[in-house]
Amino acid sequence: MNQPSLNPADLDHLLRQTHLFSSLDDAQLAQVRGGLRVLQLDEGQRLFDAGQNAERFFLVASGRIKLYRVSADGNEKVVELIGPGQTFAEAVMFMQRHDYPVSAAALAASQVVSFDGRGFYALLSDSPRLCLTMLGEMSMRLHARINEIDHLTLQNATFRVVHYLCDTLEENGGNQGTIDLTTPKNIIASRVSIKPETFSRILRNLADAGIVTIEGKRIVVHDCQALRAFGR
Amino acid sequence: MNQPSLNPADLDHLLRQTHLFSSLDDAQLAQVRGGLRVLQLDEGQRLFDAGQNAERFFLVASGRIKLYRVSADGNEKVVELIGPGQTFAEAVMFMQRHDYPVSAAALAASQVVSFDGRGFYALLSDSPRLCLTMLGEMSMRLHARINEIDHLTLQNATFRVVHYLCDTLEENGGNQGTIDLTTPKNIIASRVSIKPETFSRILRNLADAGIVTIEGKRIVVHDCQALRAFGR
DNA sequence: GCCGCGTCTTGATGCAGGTTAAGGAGCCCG
DNA sequence: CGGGCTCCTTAACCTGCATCAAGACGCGGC
Repeated sequence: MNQPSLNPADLDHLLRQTHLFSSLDDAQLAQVRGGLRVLQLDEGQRLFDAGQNAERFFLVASGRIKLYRVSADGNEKVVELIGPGQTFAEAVMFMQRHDYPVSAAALAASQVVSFDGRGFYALLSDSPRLCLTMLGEMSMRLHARINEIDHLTLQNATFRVVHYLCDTLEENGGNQGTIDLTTPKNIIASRVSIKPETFSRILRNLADAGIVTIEGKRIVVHDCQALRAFGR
Repeated sequence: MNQPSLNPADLDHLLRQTHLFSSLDDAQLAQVRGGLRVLQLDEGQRLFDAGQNAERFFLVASGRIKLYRVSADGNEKVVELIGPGQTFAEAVMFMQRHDYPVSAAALAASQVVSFDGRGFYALLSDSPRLCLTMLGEMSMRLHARINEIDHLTLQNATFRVVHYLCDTLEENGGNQGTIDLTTPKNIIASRVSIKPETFSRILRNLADAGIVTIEGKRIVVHDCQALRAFGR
Protein backbone atom coordinates (compact mmCIF):
# COMPACT_ATOMS: atom_id res chain seq x y z
CA MET A 1 0.00 0.00 0.00
CA ASN A 2 2.46 2.61 1.17
CA GLN A 3 4.98 2.87 -1.57
CA PRO A 4 7.63 5.48 -1.07
CA SER A 5 6.35 8.63 -2.68
CA LEU A 6 8.04 9.23 -6.02
CA ASN A 7 11.23 11.19 -5.33
CA PRO A 8 12.01 14.33 -7.34
CA ALA A 9 14.86 12.72 -9.29
CA ASP A 10 12.73 9.75 -10.37
CA LEU A 11 9.87 12.04 -11.28
CA ASP A 12 12.21 14.15 -13.35
CA HIS A 13 13.51 11.08 -15.12
CA LEU A 14 9.97 9.84 -15.76
CA LEU A 15 8.86 13.13 -17.26
CA ARG A 16 11.90 13.41 -19.49
CA GLN A 17 11.48 9.96 -20.96
CA THR A 18 7.78 10.43 -21.61
CA HIS A 19 7.32 10.76 -25.34
CA LEU A 20 4.57 13.34 -25.06
CA PHE A 21 6.90 15.73 -23.24
CA SER A 22 9.96 15.04 -25.35
CA SER A 23 9.81 18.28 -27.31
CA LEU A 24 9.40 20.56 -24.29
CA ASP A 25 12.11 23.01 -23.23
CA ASP A 26 12.98 23.57 -19.59
CA ALA A 27 10.55 26.43 -19.11
CA GLN A 28 7.67 24.43 -20.55
CA LEU A 29 8.57 21.38 -18.53
CA ALA A 30 8.61 23.55 -15.41
CA GLN A 31 5.11 24.66 -16.25
CA VAL A 32 3.97 21.07 -16.63
CA ARG A 33 5.58 20.27 -13.29
CA GLY A 34 3.69 23.11 -11.68
CA GLY A 35 0.32 21.55 -12.36
CA LEU A 36 1.10 17.95 -11.53
CA ARG A 37 0.06 15.78 -8.61
CA VAL A 38 1.32 12.37 -7.59
CA LEU A 39 -1.33 9.84 -6.58
CA GLN A 40 -0.97 6.56 -4.72
CA LEU A 41 -3.65 4.09 -5.72
CA ASP A 42 -4.48 0.89 -3.87
CA GLU A 43 -5.31 -2.27 -5.74
CA GLY A 44 -8.81 -1.97 -7.14
CA GLN A 45 -9.10 1.75 -6.46
CA ARG A 46 -10.97 3.75 -9.06
CA LEU A 47 -9.34 6.79 -10.58
CA PHE A 48 -12.30 8.15 -12.52
CA ASP A 49 -15.59 6.96 -13.96
CA ALA A 50 -16.88 7.19 -17.50
CA GLY A 51 -18.92 10.35 -17.92
CA GLN A 52 -17.14 12.20 -15.16
CA ASN A 53 -15.93 15.71 -15.93
CA ALA A 54 -12.36 15.51 -17.24
CA GLU A 55 -9.89 18.13 -16.11
CA ARG A 56 -6.76 16.04 -15.80
CA PHE A 57 -4.78 13.49 -17.75
CA PHE A 58 -2.38 10.88 -16.45
CA LEU A 59 0.99 9.16 -16.58
CA VAL A 60 1.64 5.82 -14.89
CA ALA A 61 4.81 5.75 -12.79
CA SER A 62 4.36 2.22 -11.46
CA GLY A 63 1.67 -0.42 -11.28
CA ARG A 64 -1.04 -1.04 -13.81
CA ILE A 65 -4.26 0.71 -14.78
CA LYS A 66 -7.24 -0.65 -16.66
CA LEU A 67 -9.45 1.54 -18.82
CA TYR A 68 -12.89 -0.01 -19.16
CA ARG A 69 -16.56 0.36 -19.90
CA VAL A 70 -19.49 -1.19 -18.12
CA SER A 71 -22.76 -1.99 -19.88
CA ALA A 72 -26.23 -1.43 -18.43
CA ASP A 73 -26.43 -5.10 -17.41
CA GLY A 74 -23.13 -4.97 -15.55
CA ASN A 75 -20.79 -6.49 -18.09
CA GLU A 76 -17.30 -5.04 -18.22
CA LYS A 77 -15.05 -4.57 -21.25
CA VAL A 78 -11.42 -3.63 -20.65
CA VAL A 79 -10.54 -1.23 -23.45
CA GLU A 80 -6.86 -0.80 -22.63
CA LEU A 81 -4.20 -1.77 -20.12
CA ILE A 82 -1.78 0.97 -19.15
CA GLY A 83 1.65 0.28 -17.70
CA PRO A 84 4.58 2.37 -16.40
CA GLY A 85 5.71 5.17 -18.71
CA GLN A 86 2.43 5.36 -20.58
CA THR A 87 0.03 8.28 -20.57
CA PHE A 88 -3.74 8.15 -20.86
CA ALA A 89 -6.78 10.42 -21.19
CA GLU A 90 -4.80 13.16 -22.94
CA ALA A 91 -7.23 13.18 -25.84
CA VAL A 92 -10.12 14.12 -23.59
CA MET A 93 -8.94 17.72 -23.38
CA PHE A 94 -10.04 18.28 -26.96
CA MET A 95 -13.49 16.89 -26.79
CA GLN A 96 -16.56 19.05 -27.00
CA ARG A 97 -18.25 17.10 -24.21
CA HIS A 98 -15.53 17.41 -21.67
CA ASP A 99 -15.76 14.08 -19.89
CA TYR A 100 -13.99 10.74 -19.74
CA PRO A 101 -15.26 8.20 -22.29
CA VAL A 102 -14.08 5.28 -20.13
CA SER A 103 -13.53 4.46 -16.48
CA ALA A 104 -10.09 3.89 -14.95
CA ALA A 105 -9.05 1.72 -12.01
CA ALA A 106 -5.82 0.33 -10.59
CA LEU A 107 -5.23 -3.41 -11.10
CA ALA A 108 -2.45 -3.30 -8.51
CA ALA A 109 -1.10 -0.71 -6.12
CA SER A 110 0.06 2.04 -8.47
CA GLN A 111 1.65 5.43 -8.58
CA VAL A 112 0.12 7.79 -11.08
CA VAL A 113 1.04 11.34 -11.99
CA SER A 114 -1.80 13.60 -13.02
CA PHE A 115 -1.56 16.81 -15.03
CA ASP A 116 -3.73 19.84 -15.41
CA GLY A 117 -5.50 19.64 -18.76
CA ARG A 118 -6.11 23.37 -19.04
CA GLY A 119 -2.48 24.21 -18.40
CA PHE A 120 -1.29 21.71 -20.94
CA TYR A 121 -3.77 23.01 -23.47
CA ALA A 122 -2.26 26.46 -23.02
CA LEU A 123 1.15 24.99 -23.68
CA LEU A 124 -0.10 23.33 -26.83
CA SER A 125 -1.62 26.51 -28.12
CA ASP A 126 1.77 28.11 -28.49
CA SER A 127 3.96 25.16 -29.29
CA PRO A 128 3.40 23.62 -32.71
CA ARG A 129 6.08 21.03 -32.05
CA LEU A 130 4.21 19.82 -29.00
CA CYS A 131 1.02 19.77 -31.06
CA LEU A 132 2.64 17.59 -33.68
CA THR A 133 3.87 15.15 -31.05
CA MET A 134 0.38 15.03 -29.64
CA LEU A 135 -1.13 14.49 -33.08
CA GLY A 136 1.29 11.65 -33.67
CA GLU A 137 0.33 10.08 -30.37
CA MET A 138 -3.35 10.34 -31.14
CA SER A 139 -3.08 8.95 -34.63
CA MET A 140 -1.34 5.90 -33.16
CA ARG A 141 -4.24 5.43 -30.77
CA LEU A 142 -6.72 5.86 -33.58
CA HIS A 143 -4.95 3.28 -35.68
CA ALA A 144 -4.87 0.85 -32.78
CA ARG A 145 -8.62 1.25 -32.33
CA ILE A 146 -9.25 0.58 -36.03
CA ASN A 147 -7.20 -2.58 -35.69
CA GLU A 148 -9.23 -3.63 -32.69
CA ILE A 149 -12.47 -3.12 -34.61
CA ASP A 150 -11.00 -5.21 -37.40
CA HIS A 151 -10.13 -7.97 -34.95
CA LEU A 152 -13.58 -7.89 -33.36
CA THR A 153 -15.44 -8.08 -36.64
CA LEU A 154 -13.21 -9.97 -39.07
CA GLN A 155 -11.19 -12.28 -36.79
CA ASN A 156 -12.17 -14.85 -34.22
CA ALA A 157 -11.41 -15.30 -30.53
CA THR A 158 -8.34 -17.50 -31.09
CA PHE A 159 -6.81 -14.91 -33.38
CA ARG A 160 -7.27 -12.23 -30.74
CA VAL A 161 -5.65 -14.33 -28.05
CA VAL A 162 -2.71 -15.20 -30.29
CA HIS A 163 -2.35 -11.57 -31.25
CA TYR A 164 -2.33 -10.52 -27.61
CA LEU A 165 0.33 -13.09 -26.77
CA CYS A 166 2.57 -12.03 -29.64
CA ASP A 167 2.17 -8.37 -28.75
CA THR A 168 3.09 -8.77 -25.10
CA LEU A 169 5.88 -11.11 -26.11
CA GLU A 170 7.63 -8.49 -28.17
CA GLU A 171 7.01 -5.58 -25.83
CA ASN A 172 8.24 -7.58 -22.83
CA GLY A 173 11.90 -7.54 -23.79
CA GLY A 174 12.36 -9.21 -27.14
CA ASN A 175 11.49 -12.73 -28.27
CA GLN A 176 12.56 -14.68 -25.20
CA GLY A 177 9.60 -16.92 -25.77
CA THR A 178 8.37 -16.58 -22.22
CA ILE A 179 5.45 -14.42 -21.15
CA ASP A 180 4.79 -13.62 -17.53
CA LEU A 181 1.19 -12.73 -17.10
CA THR A 182 1.37 -9.77 -14.75
CA THR A 183 -2.32 -9.25 -15.39
CA PRO A 184 -5.02 -11.64 -14.08
CA LYS A 185 -6.38 -13.89 -16.80
CA ASN A 186 -9.95 -12.67 -16.47
CA ILE A 187 -8.74 -9.13 -17.19
CA ILE A 188 -6.84 -10.28 -20.26
CA ALA A 189 -9.94 -12.17 -21.37
CA SER A 190 -11.98 -8.98 -21.15
CA ARG A 191 -9.25 -7.07 -23.00
CA VAL A 192 -9.52 -9.47 -25.93
CA SER A 193 -13.33 -9.54 -25.60
CA ILE A 194 -13.95 -13.10 -24.55
CA LYS A 195 -15.02 -14.80 -21.30
CA PRO A 196 -12.44 -16.30 -18.91
CA GLU A 197 -13.73 -19.80 -19.68
CA THR A 198 -13.10 -19.31 -23.37
CA PHE A 199 -9.65 -17.88 -22.71
CA SER A 200 -8.77 -20.96 -20.69
CA ARG A 201 -9.99 -23.28 -23.41
CA ILE A 202 -8.08 -21.46 -26.14
CA LEU A 203 -4.86 -21.61 -24.15
CA ARG A 204 -5.36 -25.32 -23.74
CA ASN A 205 -5.88 -25.70 -27.48
CA LEU A 206 -2.57 -23.94 -28.06
CA ALA A 207 -0.91 -26.20 -25.49
CA ASP A 208 -2.48 -29.34 -27.01
CA ALA A 209 -1.15 -28.28 -30.40
CA GLY A 210 2.33 -28.13 -28.84
CA ILE A 211 2.75 -24.44 -29.64
CA VAL A 212 2.97 -23.22 -26.06
CA THR A 213 3.32 -24.58 -22.55
CA ILE A 214 1.23 -23.18 -19.72
CA GLU A 215 2.77 -23.08 -16.24
CA GLY A 216 0.25 -21.17 -14.18
CA LYS A 217 0.94 -17.51 -14.77
CA ARG A 218 3.85 -18.25 -17.10
CA ILE A 219 3.39 -19.05 -20.75
CA VAL A 220 6.29 -20.46 -22.77
CA VAL A 221 5.99 -19.95 -26.50
CA HIS A 222 7.88 -22.65 -28.39
CA ASP A 223 7.14 -21.65 -31.93
CA CYS A 224 6.31 -17.99 -32.46
CA GLN A 225 5.79 -18.61 -36.18
CA ALA A 226 3.30 -21.39 -35.55
CA LEU A 227 1.60 -19.23 -32.92
CA ARG A 228 0.92 -16.44 -35.42
CA ALA A 229 -0.26 -19.00 -37.94
CA PHE A 230 -2.69 -20.61 -35.50
CA GLY A 231 -5.16 -17.74 -35.51
CA ARG A 232 -6.95 -18.57 -38.75
CA MET B 1 -20.54 9.38 -64.79
CA ASN B 2 -19.60 12.78 -66.12
CA GLN B 3 -20.64 15.17 -63.45
CA PRO B 4 -19.86 18.78 -64.13
CA SER B 5 -16.44 19.42 -62.68
CA LEU B 6 -16.66 21.36 -59.43
CA ASN B 7 -16.66 25.05 -60.33
CA PRO B 8 -14.32 27.45 -58.49
CA ALA B 9 -17.10 29.16 -56.57
CA ASP B 10 -18.51 25.87 -55.24
CA LEU B 11 -15.05 24.65 -54.39
CA ASP B 12 -14.38 27.84 -52.49
CA HIS B 13 -17.65 27.47 -50.62
CA LEU B 14 -16.85 23.84 -49.81
CA LEU B 15 -13.42 24.65 -48.45
CA ARG B 16 -14.69 27.52 -46.33
CA GLN B 17 -17.39 25.47 -44.67
CA THR B 18 -15.06 22.57 -43.91
CA HIS B 19 -14.43 22.54 -40.20
CA LEU B 20 -10.81 21.49 -40.53
CA PHE B 21 -10.01 24.64 -42.54
CA SER B 22 -12.14 27.00 -40.48
CA SER B 23 -9.22 28.64 -38.69
CA LEU B 24 -7.14 29.31 -41.80
CA ASP B 25 -6.49 32.84 -43.06
CA ASP B 26 -6.56 33.69 -46.77
CA ALA B 27 -2.87 33.04 -47.33
CA GLN B 28 -3.05 29.63 -45.70
CA LEU B 29 -6.19 28.73 -47.61
CA ALA B 30 -4.43 29.71 -50.81
CA GLN B 31 -1.64 27.33 -49.94
CA VAL B 32 -4.13 24.52 -49.35
CA ARG B 33 -5.74 25.32 -52.68
CA GLY B 34 -2.37 25.09 -54.38
CA GLY B 35 -1.95 21.42 -53.50
CA LEU B 36 -5.45 20.18 -54.18
CA ARG B 37 -6.85 18.04 -56.95
CA VAL B 38 -10.44 17.29 -57.84
CA LEU B 39 -11.27 13.68 -58.64
CA GLN B 40 -14.30 12.20 -60.34
CA LEU B 41 -15.01 8.69 -59.14
CA ASP B 42 -17.37 6.23 -60.80
CA GLU B 43 -19.60 4.00 -58.75
CA GLY B 44 -17.52 1.22 -57.26
CA GLN B 45 -14.22 2.86 -58.11
CA ARG B 46 -11.46 2.42 -55.54
CA LEU B 47 -9.66 5.47 -54.25
CA PHE B 48 -6.91 3.72 -52.29
CA ASP B 49 -6.19 0.37 -50.68
CA ALA B 50 -5.23 -0.42 -47.12
CA GLY B 51 -1.46 -0.55 -46.80
CA GLN B 52 -0.86 1.81 -49.70
CA ASN B 53 1.52 4.69 -49.15
CA ALA B 54 -0.44 7.70 -47.94
CA GLU B 55 0.49 11.11 -49.27
CA ARG B 56 -2.91 12.71 -49.59
CA PHE B 57 -6.06 13.19 -47.59
CA PHE B 58 -9.57 13.85 -48.81
CA LEU B 59 -12.77 15.84 -48.69
CA VAL B 60 -16.01 14.60 -50.23
CA ALA B 61 -17.77 17.17 -52.43
CA SER B 62 -20.59 14.89 -53.57
CA GLY B 63 -21.47 11.22 -53.54
CA ARG B 64 -20.55 8.71 -50.88
CA ILE B 65 -17.34 6.92 -49.90
CA LYS B 66 -16.93 3.77 -47.85
CA LEU B 67 -13.87 3.11 -45.74
CA TYR B 68 -13.43 -0.61 -45.20
CA ARG B 69 -11.18 -3.52 -44.38
CA VAL B 70 -11.07 -6.92 -46.00
CA SER B 71 -10.02 -10.05 -44.10
CA ALA B 72 -7.79 -12.80 -45.48
CA ASP B 73 -10.85 -14.89 -46.31
CA GLY B 74 -12.49 -12.09 -48.26
CA ASN B 75 -14.95 -10.74 -45.71
CA GLU B 76 -15.49 -7.03 -45.76
CA LYS B 77 -16.14 -4.68 -42.83
CA VAL B 78 -17.23 -1.12 -43.58
CA VAL B 79 -15.55 1.01 -40.95
CA GLU B 80 -17.09 4.32 -41.90
CA LEU B 81 -19.36 5.97 -44.45
CA ILE B 82 -18.28 9.42 -45.62
CA GLY B 83 -20.68 11.90 -47.15
CA PRO B 84 -20.45 15.41 -48.65
CA GLY B 85 -18.56 17.95 -46.53
CA GLN B 86 -16.66 15.33 -44.56
CA THR B 87 -12.91 14.78 -44.63
CA PHE B 88 -11.09 11.49 -44.22
CA ALA B 89 -7.57 10.06 -43.92
CA GLU B 90 -6.21 13.28 -42.37
CA ALA B 91 -4.86 11.36 -39.41
CA VAL B 92 -2.62 9.25 -41.60
CA MET B 93 -0.15 12.09 -42.03
CA PHE B 94 0.99 11.63 -38.46
CA MET B 95 1.58 7.95 -38.44
CA GLN B 96 4.99 6.46 -38.25
CA ARG B 97 4.14 3.85 -40.88
CA HIS B 98 2.95 6.20 -43.55
CA ASP B 99 0.17 4.19 -45.13
CA TYR B 100 -3.60 4.00 -45.16
CA PRO B 101 -5.05 1.74 -42.45
CA VAL B 102 -8.23 1.14 -44.49
CA SER B 103 -9.32 0.99 -48.12
CA ALA B 104 -11.63 3.57 -49.70
CA ALA B 105 -14.09 3.18 -52.56
CA ALA B 106 -16.99 5.16 -54.00
CA LEU B 107 -20.48 3.77 -53.33
CA ALA B 108 -21.89 6.07 -56.01
CA ALA B 109 -20.42 8.44 -58.57
CA SER B 110 -18.60 10.96 -56.41
CA GLN B 111 -16.51 14.08 -56.52
CA VAL B 112 -13.65 14.11 -54.09
CA VAL B 113 -11.06 16.77 -53.38
CA SER B 114 -7.62 15.53 -52.39
CA PHE B 115 -4.94 17.51 -50.55
CA ASP B 116 -1.23 17.22 -50.27
CA GLY B 117 -0.39 15.78 -46.85
CA ARG B 118 3.12 17.20 -46.74
CA GLY B 119 1.95 20.69 -47.54
CA PHE B 120 -0.74 20.56 -44.91
CA TYR B 121 1.72 19.24 -42.38
CA ALA B 122 3.89 22.28 -43.06
CA LEU B 123 0.89 24.48 -42.43
CA LEU B 124 0.20 22.71 -39.16
CA SER B 125 3.75 23.12 -37.98
CA ASP B 126 3.37 26.87 -37.82
CA SER B 127 -0.25 27.27 -36.93
CA PRO B 128 -1.17 26.17 -33.42
CA ARG B 129 -4.81 27.11 -34.02
CA LEU B 130 -4.96 24.74 -36.94
CA CYS B 131 -3.30 22.08 -34.78
CA LEU B 132 -5.93 22.49 -32.10
CA THR B 133 -8.73 22.16 -34.64
CA MET B 134 -7.08 19.03 -35.94
CA LEU B 135 -6.67 17.64 -32.42
CA GLY B 136 -10.33 18.29 -31.76
CA GLU B 137 -11.27 16.50 -34.95
CA MET B 138 -9.13 13.51 -34.09
CA SER B 139 -10.34 13.19 -30.53
CA MET B 140 -13.90 13.05 -31.89
CA ARG B 141 -12.89 10.21 -34.16
CA LEU B 142 -11.15 8.45 -31.32
CA HIS B 143 -14.21 8.75 -29.14
CA ALA B 144 -16.43 7.43 -31.91
CA ARG B 145 -14.16 4.41 -32.25
CA ILE B 146 -14.31 3.72 -28.53
CA ASN B 147 -18.08 3.82 -28.75
CA GLU B 148 -18.02 1.39 -31.63
CA ILE B 149 -15.85 -1.02 -29.64
CA ASP B 150 -18.32 -0.68 -26.79
CA HIS B 151 -21.21 -1.49 -29.12
CA LEU B 152 -19.41 -4.48 -30.60
CA THR B 153 -18.51 -6.00 -27.27
CA LEU B 154 -21.22 -4.93 -24.82
CA GLN B 155 -24.29 -4.51 -27.03
CA ASN B 156 -26.08 -6.81 -29.44
CA ALA B 157 -26.95 -6.57 -33.11
CA THR B 158 -30.39 -5.04 -32.54
CA PHE B 159 -28.90 -2.28 -30.44
CA ARG B 160 -26.45 -1.43 -33.20
CA VAL B 161 -29.16 -1.27 -35.83
CA VAL B 162 -31.35 0.91 -33.65
CA HIS B 163 -28.40 3.14 -32.89
CA TYR B 164 -27.62 3.49 -36.57
CA LEU B 165 -31.22 4.40 -37.37
CA CYS B 166 -31.39 7.01 -34.63
CA ASP B 167 -28.08 8.50 -35.69
CA THR B 168 -29.00 8.88 -39.34
CA LEU B 169 -32.41 10.13 -38.31
CA GLU B 170 -31.04 13.09 -36.44
CA GLU B 171 -28.29 13.92 -38.89
CA ASN B 172 -30.72 13.76 -41.83
CA GLY B 173 -32.56 16.98 -41.02
CA GLY B 174 -34.16 16.70 -37.60
CA ASN B 175 -36.67 14.23 -36.25
CA GLN B 176 -38.97 13.95 -39.26
CA GLY B 177 -39.34 10.28 -38.48
CA THR B 178 -38.49 9.21 -41.99
CA ILE B 179 -35.17 7.77 -43.07
CA ASP B 180 -34.23 7.45 -46.71
CA LEU B 181 -31.59 4.80 -47.07
CA THR B 182 -29.24 6.36 -49.57
CA THR B 183 -26.86 3.51 -48.85
CA PRO B 184 -27.54 -0.10 -49.94
CA LYS B 185 -28.68 -2.27 -47.05
CA ASN B 186 -25.83 -4.72 -47.34
CA ILE B 187 -23.40 -1.84 -46.84
CA ILE B 188 -25.28 -0.63 -43.79
CA ALA B 189 -25.28 -4.18 -42.48
CA SER B 190 -21.50 -4.33 -42.80
CA ARG B 191 -21.23 -0.90 -41.15
CA VAL B 192 -23.06 -2.21 -38.08
CA SER B 193 -21.16 -5.51 -38.27
CA ILE B 194 -23.92 -7.94 -39.12
CA LYS B 195 -24.90 -9.92 -42.23
CA PRO B 196 -27.57 -8.61 -44.63
CA GLU B 197 -29.91 -11.46 -43.63
CA THR B 198 -29.68 -10.47 -39.99
CA PHE B 199 -30.25 -6.81 -40.85
CA SER B 200 -33.39 -7.79 -42.72
CA ARG B 201 -34.63 -9.89 -39.80
CA ILE B 202 -34.03 -7.13 -37.28
CA LEU B 203 -35.87 -4.58 -39.39
CA ARG B 204 -38.81 -6.95 -39.57
CA ASN B 205 -38.74 -7.39 -35.81
CA LEU B 206 -38.96 -3.63 -35.45
CA ALA B 207 -41.81 -3.53 -37.95
CA ASP B 208 -43.64 -6.41 -36.21
CA ALA B 209 -43.34 -4.52 -32.94
CA GLY B 210 -45.06 -1.58 -34.62
CA ILE B 211 -42.12 0.75 -34.03
CA VAL B 212 -41.28 1.37 -37.67
CA THR B 213 -42.71 0.77 -41.13
CA ILE B 214 -40.51 -0.44 -43.95
CA GLU B 215 -41.31 0.73 -47.47
CA GLY B 216 -38.42 -0.51 -49.54
CA LYS B 217 -35.63 2.01 -49.14
CA ARG B 218 -37.73 4.22 -46.90
CA ILE B 219 -38.07 3.60 -43.18
CA VAL B 220 -40.72 5.45 -41.20
CA VAL B 221 -40.01 5.67 -37.49
CA HIS B 222 -43.25 5.99 -35.54
CA ASP B 223 -41.92 6.05 -32.03
CA CYS B 224 -38.36 7.27 -31.63
CA GLN B 225 -38.56 6.70 -27.88
CA ALA B 226 -39.63 3.09 -28.30
CA LEU B 227 -36.99 2.62 -30.97
CA ARG B 228 -34.20 3.61 -28.59
CA ALA B 229 -35.70 1.42 -25.90
CA PHE B 230 -35.88 -1.61 -28.18
CA GLY B 231 -32.12 -2.22 -28.21
CA ARG B 232 -31.81 -4.12 -24.91
C1' DG C 1 -1.45 -27.72 9.45
C1' DC C 2 -6.54 -26.42 7.79
C1' DC C 3 -9.94 -23.22 6.50
C1' DG C 4 -11.86 -19.68 3.48
C1' DC C 5 -11.81 -17.24 -0.54
C1' DG C 6 -10.58 -15.74 -5.07
C1' DT C 7 -8.82 -17.38 -9.52
C1' DC C 8 -8.66 -20.78 -12.90
C1' DT C 9 -10.15 -24.92 -15.39
C1' DT C 10 -13.37 -28.29 -17.29
C1' DG C 11 -17.64 -30.12 -18.93
C1' DA C 12 -22.63 -29.81 -20.38
C1' DT C 13 -25.97 -27.03 -22.43
C1' DG C 14 -27.98 -22.84 -24.80
C1' DC C 15 -28.55 -19.23 -28.11
C1' DA C 16 -27.50 -15.10 -31.16
C1' DG C 17 -26.23 -14.55 -35.26
C1' DG C 18 -23.87 -16.82 -39.32
C1' DT C 19 -24.52 -19.95 -43.28
C1' DT C 20 -26.87 -22.02 -46.92
C1' DA C 21 -30.38 -22.07 -50.12
C1' DA C 22 -34.30 -20.59 -52.50
C1' DG C 23 -37.24 -17.33 -54.14
C1' DG C 24 -39.01 -12.24 -54.94
C1' DA C 25 -38.63 -7.33 -56.37
C1' DG C 26 -36.84 -3.85 -59.04
C1' DC C 27 -34.47 -2.36 -63.01
C1' DC C 28 -31.75 -1.99 -67.09
C1' DC C 29 -31.41 -3.35 -71.87
C1' DG C 30 -32.67 -5.89 -75.86
C1' DC D 1 -42.43 -7.16 -72.69
C1' DG D 2 -39.11 -10.85 -71.23
C1' DG D 3 -34.58 -12.23 -69.78
C1' DG D 4 -30.76 -11.44 -66.82
C1' DC D 5 -28.85 -8.63 -63.62
C1' DT D 6 -28.23 -7.22 -58.52
C1' DC D 7 -30.24 -6.47 -54.16
C1' DC D 8 -33.24 -7.97 -50.73
C1' DT D 9 -36.09 -11.18 -47.96
C1' DT D 10 -37.47 -15.51 -45.82
C1' DA D 11 -36.84 -19.95 -43.92
C1' DA D 12 -34.12 -24.12 -42.11
C1' DC D 13 -30.08 -25.33 -40.20
C1' DC D 14 -25.34 -24.82 -37.96
C1' DT D 15 -21.64 -23.16 -34.92
C1' DG D 16 -18.64 -20.35 -31.94
C1' DC D 17 -18.75 -18.56 -28.00
C1' DA D 18 -21.56 -17.56 -23.71
C1' DT D 19 -23.76 -19.47 -19.79
C1' DC D 20 -24.36 -22.47 -16.11
C1' DA D 21 -22.49 -25.53 -12.87
C1' DA D 22 -18.78 -28.11 -10.50
C1' DG D 23 -14.65 -28.77 -8.95
C1' DA D 24 -9.39 -27.81 -8.58
C1' DC D 25 -5.71 -25.00 -7.36
C1' DG D 26 -3.43 -21.86 -5.11
C1' DC D 27 -2.44 -18.56 -1.06
C1' DG D 28 -2.90 -15.79 3.04
C1' DG D 29 -4.42 -15.91 7.90
C1' DC D 30 -4.48 -18.09 12.18
